[in-house]
Amino acid sequence: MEKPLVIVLCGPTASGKTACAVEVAKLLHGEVISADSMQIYRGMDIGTAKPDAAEMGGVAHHMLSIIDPWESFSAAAYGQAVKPLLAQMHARGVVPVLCGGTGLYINAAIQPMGFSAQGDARVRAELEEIAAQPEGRVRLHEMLERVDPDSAARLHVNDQRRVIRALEVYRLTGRTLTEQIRLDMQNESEYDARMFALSWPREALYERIDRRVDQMMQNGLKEEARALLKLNLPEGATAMQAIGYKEIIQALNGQTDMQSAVEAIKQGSRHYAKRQITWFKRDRRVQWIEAQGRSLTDISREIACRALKKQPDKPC
RNA sequence: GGAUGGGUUCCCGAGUGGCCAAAGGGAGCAGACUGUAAAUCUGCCGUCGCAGACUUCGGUGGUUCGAAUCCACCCCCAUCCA
Repeated sequence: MEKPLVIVLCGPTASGKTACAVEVAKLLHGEVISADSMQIYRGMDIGTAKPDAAEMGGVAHHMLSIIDPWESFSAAAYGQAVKPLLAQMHARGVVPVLCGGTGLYINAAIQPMGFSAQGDARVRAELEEIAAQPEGRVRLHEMLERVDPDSAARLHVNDQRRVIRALEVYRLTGRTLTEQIRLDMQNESEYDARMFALSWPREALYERIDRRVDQMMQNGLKEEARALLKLNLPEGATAMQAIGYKEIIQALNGQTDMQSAVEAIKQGSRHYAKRQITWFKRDRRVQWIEAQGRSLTDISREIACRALKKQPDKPC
């Protein structure tokens, strides 16, 4: 039986995914599903470059503004939310266009990922306490080595977050993270995912980022950040990690000036883009589409065309 | 014109005779990533293929076995006095 088609538009920030997704959706009778860990939050529109009604161009969008900034979310929760959505769209004969830059969320949606146990605050706190002690990280890593040597070998001692998570998984489920990953990899994806990313010369991308940040400031990012600040979110809230907001909030708190904050946003976004490129480069499924000097319609046509090809390697 | 403080590898910045290709940070590049992922973490970062060799610390000359570090002169910058 033929697997249902899912078009995935990924790649770094500011590469033009959002607009392109709309065009592709228009061409293929599709609807857009955002795959962005920050656009899911309500009230964070400007800073996350969330498309507004005009930009959506009449195409239905999903997974935008679905939770409040004080709520926590996760890749697993995302996957759970998107899978039924995909099924429902396929039933309606609509092509899903998954669009976003959060690589892990995309995988959570289109491939089988068990994700093991949900994080347990108590276990986590206990392990974090060990980590805080002198030589604590080394001790944690040694602990992991005893229960899950493969994960220990894979993870750097300083990658505290992952070391703790790996220990947590074992403690909560009695199964190692390594085992979990192996199980997941045995399962085949239930979709025919066609993945695309827009590629720019690095310098051009960085310029686009800078320009977009300036635009965000003009559009009122400061006010939006101020509103977020008023919510008084807890220290580690995911929403507070969003580039754009955390820097402005620092300035609002007087820890820095607004101009430095804007510079920091640009800088942070460039770094983020770099990490995204690394992530998607590694994913061999992704077809990179040269974007510089080409029109949106041209690019969108190519993507639509490639997505429908039986053999994706063949040029259109 | 005088006084003082400075000029260090892309940037900031430490270094005051050997342990210095030169701390630290930033930028840049590369990479990792299975329930916090716009997060978290790693590596490289003067040149040459490593050992090692070679060029570098405003300029020129000098002192010394040996200088980014000491001396002389010169150039530039900052502040103050005139």
